[in-house]
Amino acid sequence: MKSIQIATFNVNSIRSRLRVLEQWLHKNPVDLLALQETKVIDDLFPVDFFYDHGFQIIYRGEKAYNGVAVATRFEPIKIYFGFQDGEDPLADTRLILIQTSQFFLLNSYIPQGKSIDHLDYQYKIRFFQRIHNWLKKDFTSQDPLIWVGDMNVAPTAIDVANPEEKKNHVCFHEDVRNIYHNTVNWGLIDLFRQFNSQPGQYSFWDYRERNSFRLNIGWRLDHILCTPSLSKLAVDCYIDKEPRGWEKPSDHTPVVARFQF
DNA sequence: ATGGTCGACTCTCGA
Repeated sequence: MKSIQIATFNVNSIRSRLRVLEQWLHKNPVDLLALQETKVIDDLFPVDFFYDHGFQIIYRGEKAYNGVAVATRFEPIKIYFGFQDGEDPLADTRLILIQTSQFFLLNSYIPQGKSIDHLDYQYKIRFFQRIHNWLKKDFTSQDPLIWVGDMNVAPTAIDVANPEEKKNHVCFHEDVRNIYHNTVNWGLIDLFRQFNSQPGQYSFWDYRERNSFRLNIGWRLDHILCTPSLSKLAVDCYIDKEPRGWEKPSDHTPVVARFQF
């Protein structure tokens, strides 16, 4: 038996979050860390930070927006960026799939969508549809697949503060929740919900909401999903709120899963 | 209340 820890963290700029990451990794020596919103072009990505912490680092970014990375102690056999259908090159800075000897890991930064009447919201809906199609085409629910990231969806009413006020929000609207659930129901389990049933467990608090963290006015948008063969090996999944108390925190906080392989 | 988001970037957008 080998204990494995993986985590997902929307850092909201990798370069602005190195001190937080340094502290967090010191206390949480995870085996794989999936990052979103790195907000930096590849030439300026702080690769040495990850080498110094014993990781291989896989990353794809752009100027100012988006950007994803996977820091891993597992040897990746294959690495893919974006959708494999070649129809949406913009997704290269939102999706990384890695294959290791023990599992596949998909790291995603799902488009936020701006507003339900904005074209970006239609793009978000199509983005989930494309992931769903990809899962159906290239995987079965018997495969060892982990899908993590900032999904920009609060799956149910217990995953957002004041849900009755959020019905027209792009992260809680019924259409996006339906397509999210359809995609997940392809064969994935929400690992956080396998271990926690309480409402009000959030991974994101809007900077613009006054005292949102202190008052716990937040959203659970960051998820770790996996197929049943892996969920059976999971021993815990939790949201680590500690970094929100540190200097210069991200608006998101890490979600961690532990497995016994 | 002498004020109340943050990050990247060129001044405004995205979240």
